[in-house]
Amino acid sequence: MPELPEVETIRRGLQKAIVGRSIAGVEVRVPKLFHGEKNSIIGKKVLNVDRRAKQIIVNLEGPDDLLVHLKMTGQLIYRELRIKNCELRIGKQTAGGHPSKDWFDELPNATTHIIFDFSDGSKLFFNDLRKFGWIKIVNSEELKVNSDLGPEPFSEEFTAKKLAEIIASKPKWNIKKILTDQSLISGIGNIYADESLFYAKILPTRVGSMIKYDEVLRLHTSIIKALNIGLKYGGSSENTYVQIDGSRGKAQEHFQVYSREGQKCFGCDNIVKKIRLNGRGTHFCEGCQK
DNA sequence: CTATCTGTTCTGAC
DNA sequence: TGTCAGAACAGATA
Repeated sequence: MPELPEVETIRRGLQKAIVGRSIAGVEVRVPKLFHGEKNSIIGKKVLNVDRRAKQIIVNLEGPDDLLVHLKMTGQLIYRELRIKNCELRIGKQTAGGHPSKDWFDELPNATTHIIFDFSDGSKLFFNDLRKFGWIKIVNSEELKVNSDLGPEPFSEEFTAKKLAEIIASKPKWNIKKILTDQSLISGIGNIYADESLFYAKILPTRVGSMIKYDEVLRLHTSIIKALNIGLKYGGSSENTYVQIDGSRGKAQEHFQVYSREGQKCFGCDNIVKKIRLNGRGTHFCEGCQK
């Protein structure tokens, strides 16, 4: 699912959309995806929206917060009053009758499993095709304590020196596994690991102990670069990811290697290769990455 | 039709 | 406590 840039894009959207609004009701259509007593958050106002790794934290009045994990195919889509939904439908039809991939026809749809109603009539839809994602009611204090998560790539804590320590702690792991392990670094998933390693000119199969310090420096810069590109274009929508207004991100148009198997590398004359590493599709260029 | 893919992460077997 | 297949689930693609 969404990785850091996608989740952060959603967070920013939610921050603008729902802060200050009060939860008037929660409709749970698929109980296994919602953990907690929903009545305990009814009437509560949204104070803030945070992100930790690939999770979204909806900070509420009172002791409880909402924790959301979108996993592979989760979506959070916010809609204002129904009149606006009608306008969207009309707009799509007058556009020529072709269903635009940028907008959902109607909400809720078959993948909508949880719906939050706000007191002003607006709604937040939690959709998830594969039902891997979930929403939990969590105590804010407990949330701060029990995190097995590594540093955030955009935090001051995440220095090149810190990255070197992380890599040194797993000398036998391949570098891609190190990058995607959430307990070591937060927020990097399959796409941005491949992209970061391309920018850093490091093969994903290289083992921690074999990464030289100047490569660590490059990798540090490259992680930030890859994630920033994702953020700049509103996340990548190769699959089901959408922003909170239902529109798709455009970061996939800027990928260097991810999903570019068989195509020419942008940096040399080689063809982008794809292998299976740590059980995941892994893309790289043998010409550029060593 | 069958096999294999997919942005995640947890569990259980060795 | 390392590694890996498999699981959770629903498609799309070749």
